[in-house]
Amino acid sequence: MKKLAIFDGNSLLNRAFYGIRPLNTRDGLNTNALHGLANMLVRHIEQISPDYAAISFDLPQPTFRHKAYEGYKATRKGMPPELAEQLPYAKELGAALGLAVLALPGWEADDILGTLARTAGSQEVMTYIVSGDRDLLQLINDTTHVLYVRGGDADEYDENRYVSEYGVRPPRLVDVKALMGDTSDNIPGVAGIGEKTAFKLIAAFGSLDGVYENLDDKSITKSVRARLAAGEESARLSYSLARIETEVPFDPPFELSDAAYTGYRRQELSELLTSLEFSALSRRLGLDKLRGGLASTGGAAGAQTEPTRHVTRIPPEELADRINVNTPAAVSITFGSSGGDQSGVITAAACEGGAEPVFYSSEFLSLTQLREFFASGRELWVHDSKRLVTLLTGARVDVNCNFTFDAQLAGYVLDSSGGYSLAELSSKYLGEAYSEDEQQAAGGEAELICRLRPVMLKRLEEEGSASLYSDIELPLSALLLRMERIGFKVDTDALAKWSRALDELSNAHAERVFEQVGYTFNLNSPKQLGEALFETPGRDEPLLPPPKRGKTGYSTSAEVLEKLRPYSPVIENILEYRQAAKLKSTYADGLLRAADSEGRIHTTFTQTVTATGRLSSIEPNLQNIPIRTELGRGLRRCFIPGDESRMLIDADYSQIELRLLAHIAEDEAMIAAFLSGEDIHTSTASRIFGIPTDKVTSEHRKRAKAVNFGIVYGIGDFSLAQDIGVSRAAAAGYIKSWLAEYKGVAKYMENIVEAAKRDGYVTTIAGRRRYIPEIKAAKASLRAFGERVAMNSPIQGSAADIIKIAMLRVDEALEKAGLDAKLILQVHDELILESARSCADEAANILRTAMENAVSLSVPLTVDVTVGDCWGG
DNA sequence: TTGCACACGC
DNA sequence: GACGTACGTGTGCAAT
Repeated sequence: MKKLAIFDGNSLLNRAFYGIRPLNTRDGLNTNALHGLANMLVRHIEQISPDYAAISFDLPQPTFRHKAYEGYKATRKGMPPELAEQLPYAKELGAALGLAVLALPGWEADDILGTLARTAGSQEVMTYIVSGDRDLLQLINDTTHVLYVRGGDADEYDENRYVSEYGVRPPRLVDVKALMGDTSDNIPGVAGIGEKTAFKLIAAFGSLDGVYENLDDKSITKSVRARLAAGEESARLSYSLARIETEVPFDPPFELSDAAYTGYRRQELSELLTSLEFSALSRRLGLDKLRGGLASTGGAAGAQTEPTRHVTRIPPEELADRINVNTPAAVSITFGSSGGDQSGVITAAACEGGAEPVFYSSEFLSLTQLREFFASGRELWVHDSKRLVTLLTGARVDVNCNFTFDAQLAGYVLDSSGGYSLAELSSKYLGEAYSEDEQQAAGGEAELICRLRPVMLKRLEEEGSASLYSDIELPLSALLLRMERIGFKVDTDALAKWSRALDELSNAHAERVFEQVGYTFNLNSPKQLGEALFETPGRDEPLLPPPKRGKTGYSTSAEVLEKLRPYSPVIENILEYRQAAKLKSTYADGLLRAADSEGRIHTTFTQTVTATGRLSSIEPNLQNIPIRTELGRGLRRCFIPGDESRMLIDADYSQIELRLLAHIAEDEAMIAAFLSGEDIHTSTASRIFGIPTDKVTSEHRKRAKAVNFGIVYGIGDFSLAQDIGVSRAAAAGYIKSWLAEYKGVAKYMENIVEAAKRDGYVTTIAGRRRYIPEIKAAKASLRAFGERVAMNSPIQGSAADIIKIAMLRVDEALEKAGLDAKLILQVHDELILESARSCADEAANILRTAMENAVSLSVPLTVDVTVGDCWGG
């Protein structure tokens, strides 16, 4: 069967424009959308290998839809000029790639796509529509599939997939939209009918007509019936707006042969890519040689030196010698996956740094050869040094090398929103696709690291985050590795006893629950619990008044159960059971499983996961060990020093985020509160409730603390209301009073949101950037989220910067003082040392000093230190 | 294997 | 009418 590929030009261009960071040519032309579009077009042309291919565009003229309904797309803002200037090149690009470029006044790109797909279908040609617009899914049928583009990837939708996801057949999407409307196109729909109801109605009655023919059906509730009746005219209009036309009157009529695909127009494409400065894509398509012949006249692109990509395969035994120990080398290793046999190293590759990198690759290095290479003390450039060293160490290869470039960390510092695999870095910073196949090719990864390095370092320099990368994150990764290796000792006997005690406790509570319910069931299953509590198995009425159902059934969360406490003592038992079961399974048993033969637990810190700059801890997570309840604190006491001669030193920052807020916002009231040393929550309560400090009750303080907490974490009124159990309006009121009291903070919040809108990102005190694309979103809830992120990230992120600096200083100072004390854990605002008893006080002083003086702020940073024989004293 | 509900910390 | 509301990780269930 022959194939037609059609691309939704405007939609793909839009996706690329908002999805890719700004890019431009040397003379200032924005090219980010074009870059994304070019990659998408090339990828899909290669994948589909079509016999016919076209790309369609909208034109500025009004369409039949605007004429039918003056509100059509009325809420759309015009195309930003940064995107508009790229549009003509998009058409050139389409043409150069050999696509038929189609646009027709009075018709949208969608209608052109629909017409082509219908034409192709009637001639037994299979159509693939590539678009980022969900509306196109209505065109799916036997001969038409839609490749729905999200982010970098595309999902192929055929009829089966569509039906299984949406529950109606593709053409019925139009009927659904006729009812629910579409805010982005300003299609009105029927007032009061949302997505849920619309899908339900169309699934039940088959079509819009079906719905109106069966308006009296008893399954339609009175209110929905009234809304449908009132909105019929609007529904019919919406239908005509939402439906994609498949009979666009091309003149002369469109013939499939007009879009016959005969491959790229190489000369034209080469010139265009050169002028857009897409050298990587040009190279990937093999056009650089073509260009080489032309560009010898002195074109700008010719001036760029491309690194040699030649990889020399050498025998394993020569690797260590061939790469000069005195020059840096990029390395990447791959371990065989043959179970526990760590000797199955399959590839190692290296590239020698310097002006003219040389790439070597070797396979099946023996342990001896690996040991020789990694014992050399050479300078290495890698991707994820901590993981590399951990893997090698696990394979009994000691590593004594100086890791001076880590592509993963550089990627995280440049943009903490994710995507640091070599393939992703390649596409972000080199503008090149990098397939799995290429990665497997000899030397590929090391070569890529070599080529990423100068580009990423330059970017770090340009963005003012070079020091964050090289003075904080890079040395920190080495420190974290040492902390992971030392681990945290737990009293395994005590933990095992705990596990048994919790088992008994949870069983006892479970028994009580089953007695009251009247039968036994799996109490760990929210579904079964919901049925037991809120339905009527074996009794006349439910045990409890059923709360509203969620997607999958009744919620049995602590929050819901708490409200039902007065109805039955069973709630108490359920909550107690939950607590004991959680402590047992996640903590007591989970930690026992994780402990090594000496009872030490080695977490893994991940340095590139959070958007704010915080660390995270996995396998196991030692950053969420219970502390809130007494039962939980018992568990914390199972964390102990390595032996009797040693102690734990625990230091945590007091209110570091609020102090930072006071400093960054230069808020006089808050700075004064911290300088006076008074309790910040009491002081806040006094201010926002307008009462003297000595009249502040514990409830006042609790609420003020929750607001402080909410401000620091950037939660909204909704979550604050949930937290303290007041109405949303009351929560909003608290936040308002809070901002009225701390006017400096209020001003800062305004400024930072404005700055984030202007720059697209916010920055911490150490120069860490967080990009916030949401802040420009059309959707209000998303934008509100972006605004809270803008306000909160500099605070949380700066706190993360500070404790990271403190960690490096403590480590250095302990080393310098020659003390037998080492950092073993970080929990966001808390550091823990394991120290010899003999020098514990000295180590504690060093810890306190390093933390308090990590940075200098307009308020003091204070630290609470505890020295003891278990975590938490 | 995956998605969901729930619960723990900061 | 429905959304969707700091972040991150782990466990167990239930559907795939």
